Amino acid sequence: MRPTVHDIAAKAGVSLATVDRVLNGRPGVREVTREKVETAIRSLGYVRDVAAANLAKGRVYPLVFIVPSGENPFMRGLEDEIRAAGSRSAVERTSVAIIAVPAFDAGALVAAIDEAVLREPAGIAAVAVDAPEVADAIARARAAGIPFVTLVSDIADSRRDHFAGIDNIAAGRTAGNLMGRFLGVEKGPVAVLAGSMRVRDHRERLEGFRAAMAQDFAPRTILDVLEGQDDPALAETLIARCLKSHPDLAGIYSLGAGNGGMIAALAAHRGRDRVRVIAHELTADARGALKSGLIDAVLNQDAGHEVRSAIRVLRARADGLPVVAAQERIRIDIFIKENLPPAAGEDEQLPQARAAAI
Amino acid sequence: MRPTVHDIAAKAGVSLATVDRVLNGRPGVREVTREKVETAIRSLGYVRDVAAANLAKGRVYPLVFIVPSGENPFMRGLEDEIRAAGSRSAVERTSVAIIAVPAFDAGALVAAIDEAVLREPAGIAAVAVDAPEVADAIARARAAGIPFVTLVSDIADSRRDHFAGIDNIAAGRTAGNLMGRFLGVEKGPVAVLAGSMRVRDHRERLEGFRAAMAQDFAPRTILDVLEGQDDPALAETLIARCLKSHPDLAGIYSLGAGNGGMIAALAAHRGRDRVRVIAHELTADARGALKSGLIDAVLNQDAGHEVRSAIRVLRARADGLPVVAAQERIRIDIFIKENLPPAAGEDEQLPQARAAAI
DNA sequence: ATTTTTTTGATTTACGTACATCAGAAAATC
DNA sequence: GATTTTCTGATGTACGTAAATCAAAAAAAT
Repeated sequence: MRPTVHDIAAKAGVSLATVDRVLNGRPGVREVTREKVETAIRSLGYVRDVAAANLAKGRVYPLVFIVPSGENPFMRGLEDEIRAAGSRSAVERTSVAIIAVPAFDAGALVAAIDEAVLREPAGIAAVAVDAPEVADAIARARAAGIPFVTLVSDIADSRRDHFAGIDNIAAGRTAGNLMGRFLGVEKGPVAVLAGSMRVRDHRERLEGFRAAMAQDFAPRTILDVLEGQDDPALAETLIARCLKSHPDLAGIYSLGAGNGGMIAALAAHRGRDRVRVIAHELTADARGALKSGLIDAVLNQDAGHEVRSAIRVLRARADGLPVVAAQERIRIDIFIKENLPPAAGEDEQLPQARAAAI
Repeated sequence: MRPTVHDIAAKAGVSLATVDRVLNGRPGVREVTREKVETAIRSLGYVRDVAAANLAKGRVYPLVFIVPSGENPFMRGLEDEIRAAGSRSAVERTSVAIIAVPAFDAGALVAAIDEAVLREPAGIAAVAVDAPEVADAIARARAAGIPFVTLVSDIADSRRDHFAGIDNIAAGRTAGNLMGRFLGVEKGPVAVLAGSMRVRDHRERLEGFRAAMAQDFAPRTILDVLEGQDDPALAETLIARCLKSHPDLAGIYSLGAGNGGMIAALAAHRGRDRVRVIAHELTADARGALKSGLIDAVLNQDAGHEVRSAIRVLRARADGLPVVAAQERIRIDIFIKENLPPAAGEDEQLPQARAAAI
């Protein structure tokens, strides 16, 4: 059996109360006694039973997640993951609330952050919009003693504790490297479809893409960025027009959301198999297009990992524990049609499983 | 606050003992009463506090992991992950023991399984060798009521409860697809370096590789398989010889362990940048070769995920809970130089972090 | 109506830790 | 040596659940 506080007390020849004082850093213990206890802790290899400790503390960590509303499938998936983490939070004594705000709306985000602060949560996570007033709102939260983590999208010059998301420059480089390899000796320009260049992730992905293409491959024209505002209809129009005006188009890098529109345009286009397409986020649309060959590769950030990482970091900050940044780094997944993981619907729990799990 | 068993008792107008009987499926509750209680559970949205329940039960899950010994870096990494999961097991009340057996040795594996069964653990996980006598040993374990999971390498016609590893046919297909794309219009044969064709994973990877190459790309010669026995020295010799005898070699697919030797041979070879190389498992060797450009892509199975999945499945089986197979599927990671995750050494915990974590 | 069986209630102990209180011992100060 | 201060021990309650015991009530069988 694992050693308990009682074992430490016996080993060190002190009382339970003294062990408690040492373990929890309470005052009133002589230095020699403290050392005796710490020696016993080490020699027994004692590890605090976190479950029992949390049970005794009765502590809960109320967290607030702020995510953009709208139809962006990635964001909806993210929200699902937050909810799932919340329902799993039984063990971890974490309760999560979700606030939805209009996408790309700095003012609304600021209002949401200020509202969240009033609830005095143990931490806030938000999909950031890169604007100075948002940085100010984050600073206010931090000033109120509330840990803050940015999720998916980071913000410059802010006081956030951590960013739970991928390295978007590296993601762009990955796309550029794959695109270069996929195109090989084939000539022709490459188009880039983004949501908005005012969003930091999109700018960074483009930057990485350009750099990797230029560094490792023969010179190639990269057309002016098409800004689709993450709007499927607009994206469809833009891509259709681009395909028409550039008959020799060799590749498309779609680095934002709203792939549905692009896919529709590609499907309508003849001779499509000459265009190599790399997109972001493994949504249902992207999955289907991968399978049918309309898209060649999809780069993905695992929303579930990001949410769980954000929660871990916020809890650690709330407890004053250090965060091992490298451990919390989110991977850039590459998917092609051959290594597609099962779709979300395929791993739904069966009713009896849920009942049994109570 | 979350509802507790007391709240259920009050709401349903029954005693705590009756609630306990319903929750834990004990006999001696009339149907009408049971329904009253279940209604209360649902209407309150009660969820059992797993931490408290496990604390009360004082239950521990002793698990045994059987892994091949030797210098195979992937297996050593796997063992590290098992150990890590064991040290984290505080919360989860799981204790793991590790038994090492010589690689590819069915007899030794059988002996290890039989020994493990004698310990009467709550579950056994093993890296399988595909032999009938091993299947028999697994059947004996199952007959003794011990859940069994195969890890990394599966076995045909066995009674194992679950396989915690990747779909190796899909992995081979992924490699084939990438190889086909990377080669493009370039001519020349492709070599395949395996450990041993008597190992199931290696056979399956080769099968998938051949199928994907044949299906989606122009016909190409795939040379006879080189069997390196997962031995770096032998692999180096084989690859060196192959590079010499096939000056027009276009690609190499290394689907087993022992990449160190292959990498050495590649490094020694001139004009190497004409050979596209895809390998398996992101070991330190492979990481370095990716960075320097000797290897183009690495397919990886995350050992940590596999270990944690095995533990989850074994615990579920021990508790008689169902397993959601799709949820436990292990992803096939693709890494190129641009999306390399940080190396293991880079996320070591600092001393003060460990102290604070007590 | 009586006995038997089944169902339910009331109560207690335990798990490992946190935290509070109060008394007593040891050390430091005067 | 007396007093103050600092340290330590002893003890109890709490967290939410599991599991056991024994008594009591209700239902079923005779």
